[in-house]
Amino acid sequence: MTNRLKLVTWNINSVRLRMPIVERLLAEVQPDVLCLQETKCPDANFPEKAFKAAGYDHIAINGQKGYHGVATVSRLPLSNVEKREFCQMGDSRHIAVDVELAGQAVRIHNFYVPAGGDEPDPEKNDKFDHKLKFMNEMKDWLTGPETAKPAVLVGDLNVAPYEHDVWSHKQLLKVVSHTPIETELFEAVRESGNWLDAMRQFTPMEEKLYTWWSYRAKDWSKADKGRRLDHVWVSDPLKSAIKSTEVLRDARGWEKPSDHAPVVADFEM
DNA sequence: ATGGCGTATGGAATACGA
Repeated sequence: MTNRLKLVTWNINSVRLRMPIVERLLAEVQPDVLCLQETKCPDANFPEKAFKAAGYDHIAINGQKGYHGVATVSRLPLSNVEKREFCQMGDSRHIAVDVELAGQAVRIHNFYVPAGGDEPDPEKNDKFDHKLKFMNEMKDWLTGPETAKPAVLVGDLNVAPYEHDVWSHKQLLKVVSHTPIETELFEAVRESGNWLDAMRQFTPMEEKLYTWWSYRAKDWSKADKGRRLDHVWVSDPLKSAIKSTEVLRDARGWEKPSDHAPVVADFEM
């Protein structure tokens, strides 16, 4: 029986293209569970063999052709796999599993929230409307019984909620991911389930904290115009178990990188 | 200079990301 759990969440931006750095992460960080988003891979083409060769025998996938897609791979057995559809769009944006930690089931939700397009107006922009509707469904679902159990919610939530989750609060107030309509709804989702923003437990609110840097910057690290779009939330019954979180910024500079960095969360019961 | 790039699809040019 294990009483420790190391979990990584990572928007991989094509799992097939990125297997070399996924394997590097698994070897160097050795997580128990890896939650991936934007796999961009139909289930039939998911690189299961490579994960199994790396010791990750337990694989739960919810993929589709070309876009979106989430996967949770694990060294520990996974049970009660659930793939929830939001907004009746047929999109692959969620998968949940249970792992056993210290004899208890821990629910792990893996999300890829819609990006929302460019124009932050639901009247003019269907993608932004979809994003808001998606978050409203999350708010209605991720409360009560869903959060009464030990649970972790991770993924690319595509919202940078706080001032120091973006490189310039003032310049991003009208940019999708940091508009007040999104950040307020995001907080309402989190609070409706009494979820803990674990990353901000370990990094003070006044300190800049990013998980994503655009591909377009000439020198992403020097410009450092990042946003915290990836998150680790912990339900109330699991709050005492979260011991640390860390953004693996270095991975943003690896060979053929994703534009998101992995986030590690360590639990001990 | 928050898009200057990158990915999937399909086999060139377009959609999408955030």
